[in-house]
Amino acid sequence: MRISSKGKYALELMVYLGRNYGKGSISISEITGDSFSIKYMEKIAGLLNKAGLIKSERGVEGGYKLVKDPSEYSIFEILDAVEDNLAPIKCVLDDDACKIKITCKTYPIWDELYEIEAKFLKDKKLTDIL
Amino acid sequence: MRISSKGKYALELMVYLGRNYGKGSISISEITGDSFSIKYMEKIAGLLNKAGLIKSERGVEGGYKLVKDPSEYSIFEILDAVEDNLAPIKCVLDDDACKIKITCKTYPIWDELYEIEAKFLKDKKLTDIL
DNA sequence: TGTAATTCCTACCATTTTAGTATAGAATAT
DNA sequence: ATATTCTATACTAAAATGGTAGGAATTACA
Repeated sequence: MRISSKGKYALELMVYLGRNYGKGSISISEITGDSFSIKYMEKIAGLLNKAGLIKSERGVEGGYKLVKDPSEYSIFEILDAVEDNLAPIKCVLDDDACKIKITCKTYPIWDELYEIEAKFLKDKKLTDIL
Repeated sequence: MRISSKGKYALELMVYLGRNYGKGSISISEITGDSFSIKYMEKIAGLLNKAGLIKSERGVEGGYKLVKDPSEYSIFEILDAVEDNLAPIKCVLDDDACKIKITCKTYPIWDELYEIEAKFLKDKKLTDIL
Protein backbone atom coordinates (compact mmCIF):
# COMPACT_ATOMS: atom_id res chain seq x y z
CA MET A 1 0.00 0.00 0.00
CA ARG A 2 1.79 3.07 -1.24
CA ILE A 3 0.48 6.38 0.03
CA SER A 4 1.07 9.26 -2.37
CA SER A 5 1.27 12.89 -1.39
CA LYS A 6 -2.43 13.18 -2.21
CA GLY A 7 -3.27 10.76 0.58
CA LYS A 8 -0.89 12.39 2.97
CA TYR A 9 -2.24 15.89 2.37
CA ALA A 10 -5.85 14.69 2.36
CA LEU A 11 -5.31 13.33 5.83
CA GLU A 12 -3.64 16.53 7.01
CA LEU A 13 -6.60 18.46 5.64
CA MET A 14 -9.09 16.23 7.41
CA VAL A 15 -7.16 16.62 10.65
CA TYR A 16 -7.47 20.38 10.32
CA LEU A 17 -11.19 20.19 9.62
CA GLY A 18 -11.61 17.74 12.50
CA ARG A 19 -9.98 20.13 14.90
CA ASN A 20 -12.35 22.84 13.78
CA TYR A 21 -15.43 20.67 13.72
CA GLY A 22 -18.54 22.70 14.50
CA LYS A 23 -16.95 26.02 13.70
CA GLY A 24 -18.39 26.45 10.22
CA SER A 25 -16.58 26.38 6.88
CA ILE A 26 -12.80 26.51 6.70
CA SER A 27 -11.12 27.83 3.55
CA ILE A 28 -8.27 26.08 1.81
CA SER A 29 -6.03 29.08 2.19
CA GLU A 30 -6.47 28.97 5.95
CA ILE A 31 -5.54 25.29 5.97
CA THR A 32 -2.47 25.50 3.77
CA GLY A 33 -1.14 28.83 4.97
CA ASP A 34 1.61 30.21 2.81
CA SER A 35 3.80 27.15 3.03
CA PHE A 36 1.90 24.99 0.61
CA SER A 37 0.24 25.12 -2.78
CA ILE A 38 -3.37 26.24 -2.46
CA LYS A 39 -4.15 24.95 -5.95
CA TYR A 40 -2.97 21.44 -5.20
CA MET A 41 -4.88 21.28 -1.95
CA GLU A 42 -7.99 22.57 -3.73
CA LYS A 43 -7.82 19.60 -6.05
CA ILE A 44 -7.51 17.21 -3.13
CA ALA A 45 -10.42 18.87 -1.33
CA GLY A 46 -12.41 18.46 -4.53
CA LEU A 47 -11.86 14.71 -4.43
CA LEU A 48 -12.95 14.49 -0.81
CA ASN A 49 -15.99 16.58 -1.63
CA LYS A 50 -16.96 14.39 -4.58
CA ALA A 51 -16.63 11.33 -2.38
CA GLY A 52 -19.07 12.93 0.04
CA LEU A 53 -16.64 13.12 2.94
CA ILE A 54 -16.76 16.88 3.23
CA LYS A 55 -19.22 19.61 2.24
CA SER A 56 -18.26 22.72 0.34
CA GLU A 57 -19.59 26.24 0.37
CA ARG A 58 -18.55 28.81 -2.19
CA GLY A 59 -18.02 32.48 -1.93
CA VAL A 60 -16.90 34.80 0.82
CA GLU A 61 -16.87 32.99 4.16
CA GLY A 62 -17.04 29.74 2.20
CA GLY A 63 -14.84 26.69 2.52
CA TYR A 64 -15.19 23.08 3.63
CA LYS A 65 -16.54 21.29 6.66
CA LEU A 66 -16.93 17.71 7.81
CA VAL A 67 -20.33 16.11 7.23
CA LYS A 68 -20.21 13.88 10.31
CA ASP A 69 -18.45 13.60 13.62
CA PRO A 70 -14.66 13.13 13.38
CA SER A 71 -14.96 9.86 15.27
CA GLU A 72 -17.01 8.42 12.42
CA TYR A 73 -14.31 8.82 9.76
CA SER A 74 -11.97 5.92 9.26
CA ILE A 75 -8.52 6.64 7.91
CA PHE A 76 -9.27 4.09 5.22
CA GLU A 77 -12.20 5.96 3.73
CA ILE A 78 -10.21 9.18 3.64
CA LEU A 79 -7.28 7.62 1.79
CA ASP A 80 -9.53 5.59 -0.45
CA ALA A 81 -11.30 8.77 -1.57
CA VAL A 82 -8.13 10.27 -3.03
CA GLU A 83 -5.85 7.37 -3.91
CA ASP A 84 -6.26 5.49 -7.17
CA ASN A 85 -5.53 2.06 -5.77
CA LEU A 86 -4.68 1.24 -2.19
CA ALA A 87 -3.79 -2.38 -2.86
CA PRO A 88 -0.16 -3.52 -2.55
CA ILE A 89 -0.18 -4.53 -6.19
CA LYS A 90 -2.65 -3.57 -8.85
CA CYS A 91 -4.10 -6.96 -9.56
CA VAL A 92 -5.72 -7.14 -6.13
CA LEU A 93 -8.28 -4.45 -6.85
CA ASP A 94 -8.07 -4.17 -10.61
CA ASP A 95 -9.06 -7.29 -12.46
CA ASP A 96 -7.67 -6.02 -15.74
CA ALA A 97 -4.18 -5.63 -14.32
CA CYS A 98 -3.36 -9.32 -14.47
CA LYS A 99 -4.44 -12.06 -16.80
CA ILE A 100 -3.03 -14.99 -14.88
CA LYS A 101 -4.49 -14.47 -11.44
CA ILE A 102 -5.90 -17.96 -11.28
CA THR A 103 -2.51 -19.60 -11.71
CA CYS A 104 -0.49 -16.90 -9.96
CA LYS A 105 1.42 -18.37 -7.01
CA THR A 106 1.95 -15.09 -5.19
CA TYR A 107 -1.55 -13.64 -5.44
CA PRO A 108 -2.76 -14.94 -2.05
CA ILE A 109 0.05 -13.02 -0.35
CA TRP A 110 -1.01 -9.69 -1.85
CA ASP A 111 -4.64 -10.36 -1.15
CA GLU A 112 -4.04 -11.22 2.49
CA LEU A 113 -1.65 -8.31 2.93
CA TYR A 114 -4.27 -5.93 1.61
CA GLU A 115 -6.88 -7.30 4.01
CA ILE A 116 -4.57 -6.68 6.95
CA GLU A 117 -3.74 -3.15 5.82
CA ALA A 118 -7.37 -2.29 5.16
CA LYS A 119 -8.50 -3.63 8.52
CA PHE A 120 -5.94 -1.51 10.35
CA LEU A 121 -6.95 1.62 8.48
CA LYS A 122 -10.66 0.96 8.89
CA ASP A 123 -10.30 0.54 12.64
CA LYS A 124 -8.25 3.70 12.92
CA LYS A 125 -10.42 6.81 13.17
CA LEU A 126 -9.77 10.43 12.45
CA THR A 127 -10.16 11.22 16.15
CA ASP A 128 -7.16 8.97 16.82
CA ILE A 129 -4.87 11.51 15.24
CA LEU A 130 -6.44 14.78 16.24
CA MET B 1 3.47 -0.84 0.71
CA ARG B 2 3.46 -0.92 -3.04
CA ILE B 3 4.88 -4.05 -4.63
CA SER B 4 6.40 -3.44 -8.06
CA SER B 5 6.80 -6.05 -10.74
CA LYS B 6 10.33 -6.62 -9.46
CA GLY B 7 8.98 -7.84 -6.15
CA LYS B 8 6.32 -9.93 -7.79
CA TYR B 9 8.73 -11.66 -10.16
CA ALA B 10 11.37 -12.06 -7.45
CA LEU B 11 8.85 -13.99 -5.43
CA GLU B 12 7.82 -16.13 -8.40
CA LEU B 13 11.48 -16.88 -9.00
CA MET B 14 12.03 -17.88 -5.38
CA VAL B 15 8.98 -20.12 -5.52
CA TYR B 16 10.48 -21.90 -8.51
CA LEU B 17 13.84 -22.33 -6.79
CA GLY B 18 12.08 -23.48 -3.63
CA ARG B 19 10.25 -26.18 -5.50
CA ASN B 20 13.54 -27.36 -6.94
CA TYR B 21 15.49 -27.10 -3.71
CA GLY B 22 18.26 -29.69 -3.56
CA LYS B 23 18.29 -30.32 -7.29
CA GLY B 24 21.30 -28.16 -8.16
CA SER B 25 21.39 -24.92 -10.11
CA ILE B 26 18.42 -23.73 -12.12
CA SER B 27 18.92 -21.39 -15.06
CA ILE B 28 16.90 -18.24 -15.64
CA SER B 29 15.73 -19.47 -19.00
CA GLU B 30 14.26 -22.56 -17.41
CA ILE B 31 12.40 -20.40 -14.90
CA THR B 32 10.99 -17.86 -17.31
CA GLY B 33 10.28 -20.15 -20.22
CA ASP B 34 9.48 -18.32 -23.42
CA SER B 35 6.68 -16.26 -21.97
CA PHE B 36 8.79 -13.75 -20.11
CA SER B 37 11.85 -11.57 -20.57
CA ILE B 38 15.00 -13.47 -19.62
CA LYS B 39 16.94 -10.21 -19.43
CA TYR B 40 14.62 -8.66 -16.90
CA MET B 41 14.58 -11.75 -14.73
CA GLU B 42 18.39 -11.86 -14.88
CA LYS B 43 18.48 -8.44 -13.36
CA ILE B 44 16.13 -9.47 -10.58
CA ALA B 45 18.13 -12.62 -9.89
CA GLY B 46 21.22 -10.42 -9.68
CA LEU B 47 19.63 -8.40 -6.89
CA LEU B 48 18.70 -11.50 -4.94
CA ASN B 49 22.21 -12.83 -5.45
CA LYS B 50 23.83 -9.63 -4.22
CA ALA B 51 21.60 -9.69 -1.17
CA GLY B 52 22.90 -13.18 -0.43
CA LEU B 53 19.54 -14.89 -0.77
CA ILE B 54 20.58 -17.13 -3.63
CA LYS B 55 23.86 -18.45 -4.96
CA SER B 56 24.88 -18.27 -8.59
CA GLU B 57 26.98 -20.49 -10.76
CA ARG B 58 28.13 -19.42 -14.19
CA GLY B 59 28.65 -21.36 -17.34
CA VAL B 60 27.05 -24.43 -18.81
CA GLU B 61 24.88 -26.20 -16.23
CA GLY B 62 25.03 -22.99 -14.19
CA GLY B 63 22.15 -21.05 -12.70
CA TYR B 64 20.88 -20.20 -9.25
CA LYS B 65 20.00 -22.10 -6.11
CA LEU B 66 18.74 -21.27 -2.65
CA VAL B 67 21.36 -20.96 0.08
CA LYS B 68 19.13 -22.23 2.88
CA ASP B 69 15.99 -24.25 3.41
CA PRO B 70 12.85 -22.69 1.86
CA SER B 71 11.24 -22.60 5.30
CA GLU B 72 13.89 -20.15 6.46
CA TYR B 73 13.07 -17.44 3.91
CA SER B 74 10.56 -14.84 4.95
CA ILE B 75 8.58 -13.13 2.23
CA PHE B 76 9.77 -9.87 3.71
CA GLU B 77 13.45 -10.49 3.12
CA ILE B 78 12.77 -11.50 -0.47
CA LEU B 79 10.79 -8.36 -1.27
CA ASP B 80 13.17 -6.17 0.69
CA ALA B 81 16.08 -7.43 -1.41
CA VAL B 82 14.61 -6.12 -4.64
CA GLU B 83 12.30 -3.23 -3.74
CA ASP B 84 13.67 0.25 -3.16
CA ASN B 85 11.41 1.13 -0.28
CA LEU B 86 8.74 -1.08 1.22
CA ALA B 87 7.30 1.60 3.47
CA PRO B 88 3.81 2.99 2.76
CA ILE B 89 5.29 6.44 2.33
CA LYS B 90 8.90 7.37 1.83
CA CYS B 91 9.47 9.25 5.04
CA VAL B 92 9.08 6.10 7.12
CA LEU B 93 12.32 4.52 5.94
CA ASP B 94 14.06 7.44 4.29
CA ASP B 95 14.85 10.28 6.62
CA ASP B 96 15.65 12.67 3.79
CA ALA B 97 12.18 12.36 2.27
CA CYS B 98 10.52 14.60 4.81
CA LYS B 99 11.74 17.60 6.72
CA ILE B 100 8.78 18.01 9.05
CA LYS B 101 8.46 14.58 10.56
CA ILE B 102 8.55 15.90 14.10
CA THR B 103 5.48 18.06 13.62
CA CYS B 104 3.73 15.81 11.10
CA LYS B 105 0.32 14.74 12.38
CA THR B 106 -0.04 11.72 10.14
CA TYR B 107 3.41 10.17 10.57
CA PRO B 108 2.39 7.78 13.37
CA ILE B 109 -0.18 6.22 11.04
CA TRP B 110 2.38 5.40 8.37
CA ASP B 111 4.84 4.13 10.90
CA GLU B 112 2.34 1.83 12.55
CA LEU B 113 1.01 0.64 9.21
CA TYR B 114 4.50 -0.29 8.12
CA GLU B 115 5.10 -2.26 11.31
CA ILE B 116 1.96 -4.27 10.70
CA GLU B 117 2.83 -4.97 7.07
CA ALA B 118 6.39 -5.92 7.91
CA LYS B 119 5.32 -8.26 10.69
CA PHE B 120 2.92 -10.08 8.39
CA LEU B 121 5.56 -10.51 5.72
CA LYS B 122 8.24 -11.57 8.17
CA ASP B 123 5.99 -14.26 9.64
CA LYS B 124 5.08 -15.53 6.21
CA LYS B 125 7.64 -17.99 4.83
CA LEU B 126 8.49 -19.11 1.35
CA THR B 127 7.24 -22.60 2.19
CA ASP B 128 3.80 -21.10 2.78
CA ILE B 129 3.40 -20.50 -0.93
CA LEU B 130 5.15 -23.47 -2.44
C1' DT C 1 41.37 -25.58 -27.52
C1' DG C 2 36.92 -24.20 -29.14
C1' DT C 3 32.13 -23.60 -28.40
C1' DA C 4 27.81 -23.17 -26.28
C1' DA C 5 25.48 -21.95 -22.17
C1' DT C 6 25.17 -19.34 -18.60
C1' DT C 7 25.68 -15.31 -15.26
C1' DC C 8 27.37 -10.35 -14.81
C1' DC C 9 27.61 -5.45 -15.80
C1' DT C 10 26.22 -1.15 -17.44
C1' DA C 11 23.92 1.85 -20.27
C1' DC C 12 19.85 3.08 -22.46
C1' DC C 13 14.86 4.07 -23.40
C1' DA C 14 9.68 4.41 -23.77
C1' DT C 15 5.76 4.76 -20.98
C1' DT C 16 3.30 5.85 -16.90
C1' DT C 17 2.76 8.10 -12.61
C1' DT C 18 3.42 11.86 -9.58
C1' DA C 19 3.19 16.31 -8.01
C1' DG C 20 2.13 19.96 -8.94
C1' DT C 21 0.97 24.80 -12.04
C1' DA C 22 -2.05 27.66 -14.91
C1' DT C 23 -6.16 29.59 -16.52
C1' DA C 24 -10.65 30.61 -16.58
C1' DG C 25 -15.18 30.28 -14.70
C1' DA C 26 -19.16 30.03 -11.24
C1' DA C 27 -21.24 31.06 -6.75
C1' DT C 28 -21.83 33.91 -2.66
C1' DA C 29 -21.52 37.46 1.30
C1' DT C 30 -21.14 42.04 1.96
C1' DA D 1 -20.00 45.72 -7.87
C1' DT D 2 -16.34 43.39 -5.72
C1' DA D 3 -13.58 40.36 -3.25
C1' DT D 4 -13.47 35.74 -1.91
C1' DT D 5 -14.06 31.25 -2.37
C1' DC D 6 -14.80 26.70 -4.73
C1' DT D 7 -14.93 24.12 -9.63
C1' DA D 8 -13.22 22.29 -13.81
C1' DT D 9 -9.98 21.26 -17.08
C1' DA D 10 -5.73 21.38 -19.36
C1' DC D 11 -0.96 21.40 -19.13
C1' DT D 12 3.90 20.17 -17.65
C1' DA D 13 8.43 18.83 -15.48
C1' DA D 14 10.48 15.30 -12.95
C1' DA D 15 10.69 10.74 -11.25
C1' DA D 16 9.63 5.91 -11.26
C1' DT D 17 8.58 1.77 -13.74
C1' DG D 18 9.31 -1.88 -16.69
C1' DG D 19 11.74 -3.25 -19.43
C1' DT D 20 15.68 -3.76 -23.75
C1' DA D 21 20.47 -4.10 -25.67
C1' DG D 22 25.12 -5.34 -26.06
C1' DG D 23 28.80 -7.39 -24.63
C1' DA D 24 32.15 -9.38 -21.21
C1' DA D 25 33.40 -13.12 -17.96
C1' DT D 26 33.04 -17.88 -16.51
C1' DT D 27 32.42 -22.71 -16.96
C1' DA D 28 31.36 -27.64 -18.75
C1' DC D 29 32.22 -30.44 -22.10
C1' DA D 30 33.51 -32.34 -26.68
